[in-house]
Amino acid sequence: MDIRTLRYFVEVIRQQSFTRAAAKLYVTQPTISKMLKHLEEELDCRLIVREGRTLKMTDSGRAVYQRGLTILNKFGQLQAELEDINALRKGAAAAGYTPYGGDTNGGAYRRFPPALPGYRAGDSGIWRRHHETGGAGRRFVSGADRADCRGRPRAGRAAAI
Amino acid sequence: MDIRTLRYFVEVIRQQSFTRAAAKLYVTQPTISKMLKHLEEELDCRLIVREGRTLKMTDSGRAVYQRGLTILNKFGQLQAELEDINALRKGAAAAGYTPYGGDTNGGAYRRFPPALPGYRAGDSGIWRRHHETGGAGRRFVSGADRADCRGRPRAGRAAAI
DNA sequence: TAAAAATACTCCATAGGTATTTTAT
DNA sequence: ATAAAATACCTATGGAGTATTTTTA
Repeated sequence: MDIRTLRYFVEVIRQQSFTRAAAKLYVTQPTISKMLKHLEEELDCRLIVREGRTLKMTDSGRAVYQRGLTILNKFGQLQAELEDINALRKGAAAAGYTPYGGDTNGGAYRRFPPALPGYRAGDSGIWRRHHETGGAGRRFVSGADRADCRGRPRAGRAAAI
Repeated sequence: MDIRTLRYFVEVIRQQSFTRAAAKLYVTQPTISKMLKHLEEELDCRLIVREGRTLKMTDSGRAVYQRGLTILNKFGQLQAELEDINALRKGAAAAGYTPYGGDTNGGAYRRFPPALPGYRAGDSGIWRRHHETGGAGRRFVSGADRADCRGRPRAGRAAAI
């Protein structure tokens, strides 16, 4: 199971809507639909029952939600710790050896989707992992405010821990 | 990030060897190699440095190992809870409605690899998730002792939570 | 030299996208 | 009629395999 799946599920519950969750996570609604279906097959149980247009969690759904939150939290801690270590390592390297040399990207955003929902051709912005939701989703950042983006983004899917 | 990746990494550290970890997890050694490479790229940091033939964790590696353990633990708890809920649900269904009806597999093993390391044609065994390592790996079980396998396994990769 | 890790390939399942259809208010 | 979810279809990535090469004790 991928951590992203948990993020998606948690967001669906929070938003009480596939569409709003998709928007928050910067993916499309079908992606959310498929994610949930896949997760339910993988766990071999229903997680959500749709009563008309409202979403209700099953017992299993509640379990996944609750424990999912703590797992996501642990992941956040891991990420934070790695970033600290990385910063230290690079700080030391910069001080002692190669100031501003090498990869200064810090791995914050490393791969990029071939297309993004609602992309307008000509916009020179880039994708960035968006930290508001704990780093799961992606955020499109227009060219203007990407002073911290160094290094050439490679093609491909967005990295997600 | 996939949970399997964490399992693989933890096992490599425990075994101090890619090859032994692969054996424990019932995957091939190149799979482990690629997993580590991919993980290091994803996290943008070295996790293991190879000093000659011995493996040493970096600071980042230690962080991933420690926190990885707790995350794997949380996942185990989630799985266990879901199995309990599933058992209850099915018990109730069996008592009230359809005894032994429907899926009795319980989702324990649902998908199977196209090939397995060292597979001998003609062996009628099946793949089973092996619980010794917490359910991450797969174990080949000869036809003899698979009385608990019901339902037709589909082709494909092994399911892993 | 022998054992372990890395690499080169092949295959196919999956995640994500767009476009469209179905469903429910 | 409108808004949300499901479905169909397509592409690219990644995970897993086998076979082989490189490295090191």
